Formats: sequence, structure tokens, C-alpha cells
Amino acid sequence: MSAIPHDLPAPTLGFLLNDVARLLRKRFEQNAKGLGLTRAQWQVLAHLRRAEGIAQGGLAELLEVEPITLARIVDRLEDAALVERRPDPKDRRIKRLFMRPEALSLIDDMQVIGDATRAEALEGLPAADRDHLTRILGVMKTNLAQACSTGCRQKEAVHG
Amino acid sequence: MSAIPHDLPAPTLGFLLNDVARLLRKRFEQNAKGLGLTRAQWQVLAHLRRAEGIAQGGLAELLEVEPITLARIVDRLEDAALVERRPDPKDRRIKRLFMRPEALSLIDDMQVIGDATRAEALEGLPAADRDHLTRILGVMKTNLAQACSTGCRQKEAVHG
DNA sequence: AAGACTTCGTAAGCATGCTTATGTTTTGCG
DNA sequence: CGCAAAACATAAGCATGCTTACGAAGTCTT
Repeated sequence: MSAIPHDLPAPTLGFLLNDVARLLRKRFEQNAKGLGLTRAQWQVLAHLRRAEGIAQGGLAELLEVEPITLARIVDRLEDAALVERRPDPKDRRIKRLFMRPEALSLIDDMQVIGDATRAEALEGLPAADRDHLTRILGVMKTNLAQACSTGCRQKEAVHG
Repeated sequence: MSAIPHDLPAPTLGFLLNDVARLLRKRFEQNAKGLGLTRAQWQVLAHLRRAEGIAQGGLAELLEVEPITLARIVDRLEDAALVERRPDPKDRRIKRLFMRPEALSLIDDMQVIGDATRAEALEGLPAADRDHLTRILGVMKTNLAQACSTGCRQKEAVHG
């Protein structure tokens, strides 16, 4: 151990948030290693259960990732025979996503692991803090989603 | 618009946290695009300013990433002539990291952008909420760092 | 001193996220 | 109808994170 104290650069909340997210992801994937599914793949399946038949673009928007990001996750899920892409009969540009029955039990397993991992992370925090955290993060997500889209493209530029 | 309500799967705090971190990162990189530095590279430089001459392994531990992850970031920083690897005179396994003078002003620029991005994300949240958030995340980080290391390797293997 | 074990940095290979560019299809305007 | 514009999915290429595996260099044991 050196004598240098290096007091850390006051982890600016941005870094802190990123660290927590990364560690949570890491821990989850440690716990879920046996299942052969990553966290992102699970997230796709979980949403799919609620919205089977959704088009890739729509799901990407729901997940707030870029369409190409989702496309690659779906590639792997299709390779694993957990998901099917089916053409839309009306619009041949669109591919709709459907779950294979094998995916269902897997989703439940992931859920259990997710709950356990979350419990590890939140240990020692009372329910009030958890609620508070959820609420604050919700606000931040809204702020950021808006900032990203308006600052990025001025898509519709409706301003209202 | 379809008539399907799909009420979202109650973004389990894990997902929410991940989303916020991802969007914050995305937004930061949008804002910082002109500087030619990514967030991770900035983080390395920022720590380096406090702890010049640190060995790669030590810095990786400080950042709580794997050594290989840091090695690749340093590769790019060295390519950009912002950082130097220098051999340790005593231990030839070790490479110590030093900043080039060009990095200093860059760090300051990044700091400004970081502050601005954080402000965007936290808009509408009172200072009390921000403090609360920081505190809660700190607890979670501690929990997770511990869970990751004990659950991952049983390093010290307390009882076999 | 020699062999084993550990530590440091790195290589290889994968998954996820991004941006930018492409091809295909649908739509919309003349 | 026919061509331009928009929308959907994908390809290509990069950065970051991981795991696993390795070579080189210290350290420890015998």
C-alpha cells in the first residue's frame, strides 16, 4: 500500500450511476451464467411476452435502443430457437417477433435470478429508499430520453 | 397506434438503472463528440490526474473494471498521445501510467460537458433528491462490489 | 538453486451499445 | 402510373465490458 491517499474524484453521480449499473449487470450475469441467456436477451424476451407480434422497430423504441442493437440480440435469440421472426402479411418491410414455447420457462428462471440479484444490490436499504430511487431514476430517464432525441436529431421539431 | 395497452413490465429497477446509465452515457457522448474522447477515456484521465504513475492493475482496481478492459482504453489513449506507459525500474512486469501535457485541457473540457450532461439528467430534481440518490447508489455499489468478488471467485474461500 | 505459484499485462473472442451507410419495400405526389 | 421520399431491417465498423488463456517476470518453497 502506498501512502498516497488519493481521495477519489468525487464520483460525479454520472460515474457512480454507471458503476452501479455495470456491477449490477455483471452480478446478474454471474448469477445467470448457467442459463445461457444474457441480460439484454432476457429483457427482450420479457417485453416480448407482453407484446408478442410486435415489429422490431416498435420493440426497439420500447426498449429505447437503436433498431440495429435489437436486431443483433434477436439474431442470437433466433439462433437459440427462442424467438421467431415472421413476415408481416401487409407490409413486407416488417418482421414481427414471436416467442417459441421454450422461452417461457427460461423467462421465469431469469425472473427469479433477477429478483435475487436485485435483493443483493439493495441489501440494507429500506423500502422507502427503494421507492425513492425508482422515482428519481424515472425522472432522470424521462429527462435523458428527451434530451437525447431533441439534441440528437430534432426529428419532428414539433416543439410542443 | 394499436389498441394493445402493453403496460410495461414494471421496469424492475435493474432495467431502470441500466436504462438511465445507458442514456446518460449516450447523452454525454453526444455532447462530447467534438472532443474525440469517450466517457471511459475521460474517466481514466480524470483518475490519472490524481494518481499519476499508478500501475495499470492498480488503476483498474480503482475503476473497478478488469485489467484487460483498462488496457484497451489505455491503448487508445496512448495512440492519441495523451498518456504514456513507462516501465517500472524495480519490477519489469509493471507499466506505470503518466499523462502527457496535452491531456490537461482536455480533462477540463470534459468536466464542463460532464457537469452540463448531469444537469440535464437531474433537471427538476431538488438537491435533497440528488443527495439521496448518491447515498443510495453508494450503498448499492458497495453491496455489488462485495457480491461480485465473493460470489465470483471465493478468492479467500473463508470456509473452503 | 530449481521448481511452483502468483502477479502483471495482454491476446482472443464474445455480447452490447453506438453511428453511418445500404438495400428493400411502401407511400405519396405529380 | 412512376419516381422521390420515408420507413424498416440490416451491414460495417468502433468502443467498452466480460471471460478465458497465455507469456513474462517476481516470489516463495523446498
